[in-house]
Amino acid sequence: MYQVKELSQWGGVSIRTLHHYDQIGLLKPDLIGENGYRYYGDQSLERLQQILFFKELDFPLREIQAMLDHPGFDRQKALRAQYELLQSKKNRLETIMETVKETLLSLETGQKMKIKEMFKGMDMQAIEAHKEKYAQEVEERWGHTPAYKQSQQKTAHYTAQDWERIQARTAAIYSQIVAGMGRGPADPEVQAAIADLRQSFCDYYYDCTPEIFKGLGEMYVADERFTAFYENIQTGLAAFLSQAIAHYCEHLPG
Amino acid sequence: MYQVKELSQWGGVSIRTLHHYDQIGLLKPDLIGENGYRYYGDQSLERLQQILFFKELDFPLREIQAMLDHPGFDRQKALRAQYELLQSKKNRLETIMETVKETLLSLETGQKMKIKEMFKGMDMQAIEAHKEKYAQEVEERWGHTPAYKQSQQKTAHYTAQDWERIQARTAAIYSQIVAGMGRGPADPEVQAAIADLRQSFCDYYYDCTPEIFKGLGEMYVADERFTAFYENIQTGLAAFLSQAIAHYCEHLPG
DNA sequence: ATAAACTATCACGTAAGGAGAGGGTCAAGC
DNA sequence: GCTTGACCCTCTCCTTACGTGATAGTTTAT
Repeated sequence: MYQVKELSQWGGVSIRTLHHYDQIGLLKPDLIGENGYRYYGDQSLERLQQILFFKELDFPLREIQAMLDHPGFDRQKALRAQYELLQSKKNRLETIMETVKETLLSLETGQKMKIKEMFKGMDMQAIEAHKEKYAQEVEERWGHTPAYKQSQQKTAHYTAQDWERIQARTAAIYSQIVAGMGRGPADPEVQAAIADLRQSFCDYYYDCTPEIFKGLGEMYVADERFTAFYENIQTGLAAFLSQAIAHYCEHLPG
Repeated sequence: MYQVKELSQWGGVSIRTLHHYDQIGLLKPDLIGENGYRYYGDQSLERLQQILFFKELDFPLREIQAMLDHPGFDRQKALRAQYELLQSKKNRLETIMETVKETLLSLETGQKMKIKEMFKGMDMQAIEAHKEKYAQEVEERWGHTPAYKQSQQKTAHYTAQDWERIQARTAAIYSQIVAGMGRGPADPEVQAAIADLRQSFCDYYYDCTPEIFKGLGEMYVADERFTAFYENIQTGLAAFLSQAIAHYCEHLPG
């Protein structure tokens, strides 16, 4: 277990930065002593490394958090993408260096430069596009749906405390569902919890229409990353959830 | 003359950014139409280029402004320094890329990395030191005087509006002095303006004692960079200022 | 036991713009 | 001469990723 100072020195960041990352939930200590001290383990080191790599590439912290917490985040894949992005950043730097050199030359020879040459390499669009590509790859097909956008808009203003409340509420619902797994997906209490779940989606993220909700339920078994996420909570939960949601959607009033 | 959109496209910055640069006095348009439109000339292009180069190296805008406005700023020298700094930034990127690669390798072989290796290249200290070196070089011999330090302390908290006020006041004083150039350095109105000038130095930068003020006046003709700066406002201004300040200092009460 | 070197939590401040409202201006085509 | 689309302006509030104290508890070293 390492303390803040060690981490901050290794990572070349300030202690305040680690406090900040803790506050927004980007990098929580593995353990908090009864004196309030933050203690980090080896996993946190890896996570910090990932954070710093992404930060080097100018990803906003919120996106970094979303990517690292995405069920099915793949560290190897991420590292490979990071390498590529660093490469293009390097290329951009080299272009700028050429521009500087050419400018020097034009000063010495007294030759006027073309305007476009003066700013070659300065626009970030190429890299930004590249970045977006990776970020979208992580989010795959959800990135362009209107529901996703709404979710982004809503969650943009959530504070750290909001997130804690949301996580607490969601966890409570899942534990309700897990508790009812023995009684089958049509069990009234299970169905009530499913209704709660949908309501919480509506409250916190986006209009979770019956159609969307149905699609979500199907995805829980069709998409291995979601499956992994829920199986991790409880074996069999992914399939159970999927069935319970299907049942819920079929028996909606109206 | 170019409009904001052209400039913004060439430089790969937003229009809002140009507005901002105008507001803080970093890049003022060469001409403002009576419709309020901003028009930039070729000199502004060069200045924008310099700004972007420095920004690429993470210099804060305030420092960029200070360097570009420093009497005796040398574009060639700046470009050479920028090239070097870009080089070290590139080296740092390459180190990070190696770290990414090694991390990948350690994942594949299952070998654990040493902590320091995990973060190799992430700290910016080396480059920051390099940057500081150049910034100090620009300020040359003023950098270590107590007056300079006081000035740094005072100006550190100035806002954009403060700077606008200061520039406006200073410009007004200089135009007073220029207007009085025909009447000689001892003219009462000129002397009043000189007193104002010294007062404004005291207010905004540092205790401008009579001795310092005298030295400053001499520098205006002795140091070519200052001379160039004032000659640029009005031919003959440097010498006139110098004489007027000398006269002022000799006739101080007490 | 006392100093030095850690740690913590507020609370406020900052830089460099982004976003958007609300509203003028200019050139082209009809 | 009028509209329309592409410009431009100012103004105000918002955001990100922390920096900067202030104040105070804790651990370790002498």
